[in-house]
Amino acid sequence: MKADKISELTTNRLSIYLRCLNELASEGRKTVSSDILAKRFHLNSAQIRKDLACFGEFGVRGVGYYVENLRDQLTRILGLDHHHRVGIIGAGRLGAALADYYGFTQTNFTVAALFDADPGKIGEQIGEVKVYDVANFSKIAKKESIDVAVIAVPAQFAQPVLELISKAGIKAVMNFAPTPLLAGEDVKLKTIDLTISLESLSYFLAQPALPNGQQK
Amino acid sequence: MKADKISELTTNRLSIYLRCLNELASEGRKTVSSDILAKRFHLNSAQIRKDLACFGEFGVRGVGYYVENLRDQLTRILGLDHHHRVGIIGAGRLGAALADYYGFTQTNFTVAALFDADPGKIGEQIGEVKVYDVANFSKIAKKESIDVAVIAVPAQFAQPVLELISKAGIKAVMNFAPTPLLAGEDVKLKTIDLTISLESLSYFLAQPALPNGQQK
DNA sequence: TTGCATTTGTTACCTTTTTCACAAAATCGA
DNA sequence: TCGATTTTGTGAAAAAGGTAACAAATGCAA
Repeated sequence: MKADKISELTTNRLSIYLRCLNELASEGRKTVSSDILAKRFHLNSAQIRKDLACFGEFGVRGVGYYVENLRDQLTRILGLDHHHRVGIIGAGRLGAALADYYGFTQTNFTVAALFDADPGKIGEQIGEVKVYDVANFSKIAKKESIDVAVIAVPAQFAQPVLELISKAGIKAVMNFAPTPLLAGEDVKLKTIDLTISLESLSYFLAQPALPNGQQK
Repeated sequence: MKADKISELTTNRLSIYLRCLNELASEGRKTVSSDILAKRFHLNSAQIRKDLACFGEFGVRGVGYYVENLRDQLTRILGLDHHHRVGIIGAGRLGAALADYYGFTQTNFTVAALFDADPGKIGEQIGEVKVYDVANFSKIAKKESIDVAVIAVPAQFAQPVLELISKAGIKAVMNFAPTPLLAGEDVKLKTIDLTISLESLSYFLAQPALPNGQQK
């Protein structure tokens, strides 16, 4: 099929498939069908096949997919065969927590540096990582080969920080500030807005339960 | 219109609209049209009108929406006229960071308690909040009137923790463990999977730039 | 009061995403 | 080799989501 425009929903699912395959591989399973994968991990088998078909023909009819092979393919497709170096801007509690978040540390992501504007924090050591002056961001980012930036500053500073990141030539940014940001065409920006998620839970709680006691 | 099944995409946008309205209100603006709202905050005016129409007719033709009125309506719809009390399970760095995340503290959400299984952490005070033994979750949750739970434990413990939360009668759960969870029909579960977001950035970085230097 | 300008609420259309269904391909046992 | 079985890859259908367009309602100026 080899579609040239891959939806983000598809790539997000690739991460999930990869996780499932790692689990199966550690159990020693050699092959798996899309149907088994779907049943076991509560997915849809047609969707799995279609998502994979965007990138090639990895399966064998009548057999399924070779677990290790597919895992390697997905690892490659997701770029997880390369290491990434992360810079976190904002050395508050959230930034500090992210600095040794196992998702960063355990995988192909290494937190290389923290940045802050507060002179009280600059120079501090948080876990393995040093806090630098955000004014030197571009210089340190180059020196430390940072290719992923994380914004963990208050909302009002997020847009200028994003521009700083952009000027330093970094193309992948994760934003935790609860505000929409405008990024250049060539920069991939992912915003994780905890406020929206919380308010979505609040909305759910505000809905009256249906008569039978079930929610819609 | 008053649709009975409201999509989560719609309620997420209500949060955004509310944020915009708060900004406009603080500037002293009395009315706003969907078109102004859309242009200023990079939204689509038809979508704003359609989202709002799910809940009633809040606008006046030829005038637009009364900023304060609409803000109050959205606040009510999102259940933000009630306080929520949050319990965080997992008093590691992430749990601790969330405990005084301004998104929780500054709004209608109060972090009432932290929970952990590590005897070394139980009894500790993190910011304003005490760390309780997770074995006493149900009891403390009732005593502290907790109605929102946050899962901030390693992936392998997330499902049993969710069941604990569920048994305590809590209906709204935010999950930070990088694993899909199975929740009962009557429980609203929001998973924030940083691993998927990170890997999505990695995928983007792995794509070759297009010949003209732009990304697709 | 009338006509013009504005802006909503809603319908119709279009796009994207998901699910269904099945021909084509591969394995395996006899 | 052949027929039965499995399972992929994919086209077609369905569902969900987003955008455009416009009649109906409102305000305002003359």
